[in-house]
Amino acid sequence: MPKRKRLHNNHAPAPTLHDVAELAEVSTATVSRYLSNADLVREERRNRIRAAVEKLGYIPHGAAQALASQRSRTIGVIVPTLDNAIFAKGIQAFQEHLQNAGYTLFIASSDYSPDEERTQAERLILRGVDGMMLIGQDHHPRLYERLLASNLPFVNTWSFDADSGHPCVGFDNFDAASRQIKYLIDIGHRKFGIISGITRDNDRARDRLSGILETLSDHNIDIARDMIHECEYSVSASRQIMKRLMAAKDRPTAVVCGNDVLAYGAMLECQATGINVPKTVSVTGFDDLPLSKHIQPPLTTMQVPSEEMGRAAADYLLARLNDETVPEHTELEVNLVVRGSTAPPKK
Amino acid sequence: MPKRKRLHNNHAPAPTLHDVAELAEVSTATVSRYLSNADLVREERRNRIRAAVEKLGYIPHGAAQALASQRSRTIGVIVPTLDNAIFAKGIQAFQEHLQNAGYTLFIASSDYSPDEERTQAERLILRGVDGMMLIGQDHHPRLYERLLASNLPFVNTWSFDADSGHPCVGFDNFDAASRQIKYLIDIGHRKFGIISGITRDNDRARDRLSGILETLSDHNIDIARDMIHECEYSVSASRQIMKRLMAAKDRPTAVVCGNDVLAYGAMLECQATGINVPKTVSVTGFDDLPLSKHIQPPLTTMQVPSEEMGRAAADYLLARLNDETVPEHTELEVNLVVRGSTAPPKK
DNA sequence: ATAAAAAATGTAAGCGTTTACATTTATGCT
DNA sequence: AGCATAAATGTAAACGCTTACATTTTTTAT
Repeated sequence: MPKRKRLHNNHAPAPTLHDVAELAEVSTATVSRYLSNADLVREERRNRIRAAVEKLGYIPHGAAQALASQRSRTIGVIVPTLDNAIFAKGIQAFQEHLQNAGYTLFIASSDYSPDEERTQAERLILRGVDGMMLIGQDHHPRLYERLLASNLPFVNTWSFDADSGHPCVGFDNFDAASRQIKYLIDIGHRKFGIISGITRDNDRARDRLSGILETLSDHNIDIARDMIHECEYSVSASRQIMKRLMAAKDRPTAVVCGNDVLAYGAMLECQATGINVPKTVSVTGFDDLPLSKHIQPPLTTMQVPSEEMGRAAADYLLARLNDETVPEHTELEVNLVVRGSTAPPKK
Repeated sequence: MPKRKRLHNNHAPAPTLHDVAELAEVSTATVSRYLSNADLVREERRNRIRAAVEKLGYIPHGAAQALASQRSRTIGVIVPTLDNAIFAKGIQAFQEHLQNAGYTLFIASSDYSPDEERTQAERLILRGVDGMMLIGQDHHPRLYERLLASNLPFVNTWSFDADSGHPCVGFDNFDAASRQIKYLIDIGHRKFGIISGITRDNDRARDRLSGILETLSDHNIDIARDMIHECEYSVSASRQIMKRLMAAKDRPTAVVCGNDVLAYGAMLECQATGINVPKTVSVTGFDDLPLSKHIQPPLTTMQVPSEEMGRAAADYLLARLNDETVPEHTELEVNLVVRGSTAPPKK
């Protein structure tokens, strides 16, 4: 009676490399080599091994491979939240790209908290990820320390900063926001409202906001404190703020939003209260979600190449893992897409 | 000179259990026990071990744990796509819940193809996942076989079918769609258009469509073949179909859409071409995305508890992994939310 | 045909844990 | 105090692979 049989369940133990080797009458080393690079073994044995693998339905044991080879063929990503179309799309692209290269993706979420992000990162490291993708540049200093100490390839995304000292794939949020507000100034606006994302622990939101404010100040345009609001990522929250903005005695003629969802809120609030966009107030977004060109009026926004970003981030990590040299910083283009939600202010 | 030092990089090798044991002057077994259940070791040693772990910055090696213990504390999920707000939200909840229980999530996407899904599932099994979440019930037969053969806990979601023989957490798509169309019939509609999701390999879309058609037929309401369209998940595609629908000689008075995004397309097409919703045509969706109550007019739709579903799926798997008994089928409620996009047809 | 070089294969030592089982130490009872 | 029992610890064998190194086989060149 074979002693390895498990008595408490009727499922045959999964076949191992050893089983395959035995059936094919070769050593485990040969099977292993066949599996990692078939050219390494002579045709005759190749066939025997293939047949044995087939017959037994052999699947390698990932943990054993990882332990023996000291690499897991696994990548981790920590997103603030998946519940955001733009991240979801980027992650989707990232994932597909890695998948094609034989890597599997671990995903964790931080709910926008650097502490939580760090905790999650530790977990991913424990899982033995070979590389890691992070959103933004604001991370816990201890996280950076660990990443560097363990020499783990990682890449920041959704922002670009060649001077940060960390690899990144993204775009310049400051500059993008600056271009956007400049456009509004150029078509004549002087009174602005701002619905920004929450800037705390979020360099993207912060850069966008300061891009706006500095550009305004460069043009000697004042903006009242109560025209600047930070807002959680939701249509409802944005609507409320928009309501306040438009109720002020000195209404803005243009409202700049930190992303498209906030802009939807602003526009829908106007629509609900009969304020004409863009005649009474212009609205801009950021991201260019698929819906933005269809909504009425179509939204003027910054087009963010989230899929390309996911792909580029994957490329960076894969290159690092293959010891290829690869630029540490990749800047992606964002484009201002002018649509119907903006117009010169009426006189 | 210590022989283990790696010369080609200046990063100290990660400390192992053995290192901790040595420093704390106990055996590796004791450290291991301390790590898995601190109560197993006497206080005095507990402190020594804690200090050693701290000092070395020890992190267990996940692959080694997985290999030795034959469980990875890892769960896999295969989504058709992440680029869909409703899945993203459910996965987010699923992930958070697992995270709290010490599990990490592997994610893969199938792009709505059962073959690809199966391939991805094999990869996840190779990675040694302890359990798996799947969307829908339409899966490759070989996938089911493998799941059953390897006795791997898994759960289907987003649909409910107590007779399928497979564990599931979801709702009855047929019934939900049926209720929805019934409501439209009740308020007087007789001429319908349908913009369904792609039904191939998608039991959710298929069940919704047949729920509609059967209910129509139960009420002796005819629907022309060219009033029924399948449509990819996008606003653009849906707009095109809506345009065709409304250009027909015998226009529908109500258009039922397979999900909210398709409904947005239908409504926005009307808005763009000056057709009044709901006066000229009523529109319904399915999912109740956050935007749906804000869009003008607010969308009548089925509210789907995607977060609850993610949580329930996690609960199911966790229970199975802890050998607790747990119902194999969980039905969740969906609610028809009547808003402004539907009204009785005008005479 | 033969030697040298190259290719293919095998042997066996890890990889870093967990966990039966054996052994030692502490605790409770009388 | 002395014994039985329980608790804590240690020993060492897996877990299923990869890979350096040794050995064998094949190919190439002469």
